[in-house]
Amino acid sequence: MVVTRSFFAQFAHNPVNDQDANITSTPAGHSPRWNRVTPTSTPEKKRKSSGSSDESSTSTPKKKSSPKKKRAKSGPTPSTSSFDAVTAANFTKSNQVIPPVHTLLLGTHPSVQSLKENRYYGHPMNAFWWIAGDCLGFRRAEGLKTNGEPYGFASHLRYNESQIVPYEQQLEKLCFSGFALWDIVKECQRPGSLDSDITQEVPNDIRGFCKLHPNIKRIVFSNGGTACSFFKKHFKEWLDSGELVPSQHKASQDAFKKWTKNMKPKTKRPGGRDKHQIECIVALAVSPAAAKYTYDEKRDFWEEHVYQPGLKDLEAAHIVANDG
DNA sequence: TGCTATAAGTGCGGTCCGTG
DNA sequence: CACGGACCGCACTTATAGCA
Repeated sequence: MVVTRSFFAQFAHNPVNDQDANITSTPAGHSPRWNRVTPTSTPEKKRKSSGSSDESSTSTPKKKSSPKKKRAKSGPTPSTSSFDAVTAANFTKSNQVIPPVHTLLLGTHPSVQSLKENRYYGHPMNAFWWIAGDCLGFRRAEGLKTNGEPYGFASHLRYNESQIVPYEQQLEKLCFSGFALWDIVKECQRPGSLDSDITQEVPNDIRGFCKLHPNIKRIVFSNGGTACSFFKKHFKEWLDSGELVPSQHKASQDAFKKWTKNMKPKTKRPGGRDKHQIECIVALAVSPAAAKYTYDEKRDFWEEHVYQPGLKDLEAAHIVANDG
């Protein structure tokens, strides 16, 4: 099993983590901006896409501009490794009772920005921590762009600046609510942050993790169908075993459509899952790229399908513990 | 300094093509 | 013919660079 301590060891040496709650208001001149420092170039196919989009999307004549300075090109695509799984058990200094893990939240693989900052969902516009905060009672940061203006979603947040907590506390709050964080892809080669550019991927032992945490009731794919496709690719046998069942929500049903279709009748339970099965939820993607969903839509989905059921499980676990 | 064009990020969905 | 994978364009927002 993966030992998660190294993930936390990173905090001690990373000055970025001292300003977790203020990542969007870094002083000018510090230049942490991901666009500028990203060491990789955009894949050719995407650049073409952008160009053709511009040509067709506007009817106003464009001002001819001089050639832009090319951003730094990288050498051969480096191999990157995901973070270790993180659960409440990682917080060894805490005196709190460690709750059983009921929900495993899976991303695909950390983005360039997340790797750089040694944190899950590190991109300031990624909705993950904002939604988690709204559902669990904290606020990630001020929610300001580098020019000091608020992000569009900031006016939809439930908590004000007084509720801002640093990253470690956000992580602790999430984990002590019974949620665990991990990625599907352990190692891969990827030029940039596009999931669709991932090659040579090595999956994490997610099945082993679930065996180690038998109270897990649901696995949530936080980046929509793309993350789910990697899971289907590498865990076919597990899917066929009948231990997993897709959520009743449409997106989950669609993502697992082909697999559901081929399920053996005895493992197929259209009315829901039995108590030993793990529900697979394909969530509305928290990535800033999933712009077709509003922040409110994403939060409502996550609250209804992930956080509320998870907190109920947590409550039930406390009741059982107190009775016993 | 402010405006504008372009690059970048990244998931979704459609199309095409190869394979069984 | 069905299926899966690769490819491509779209969606929307922010950051950056260059010009007036």
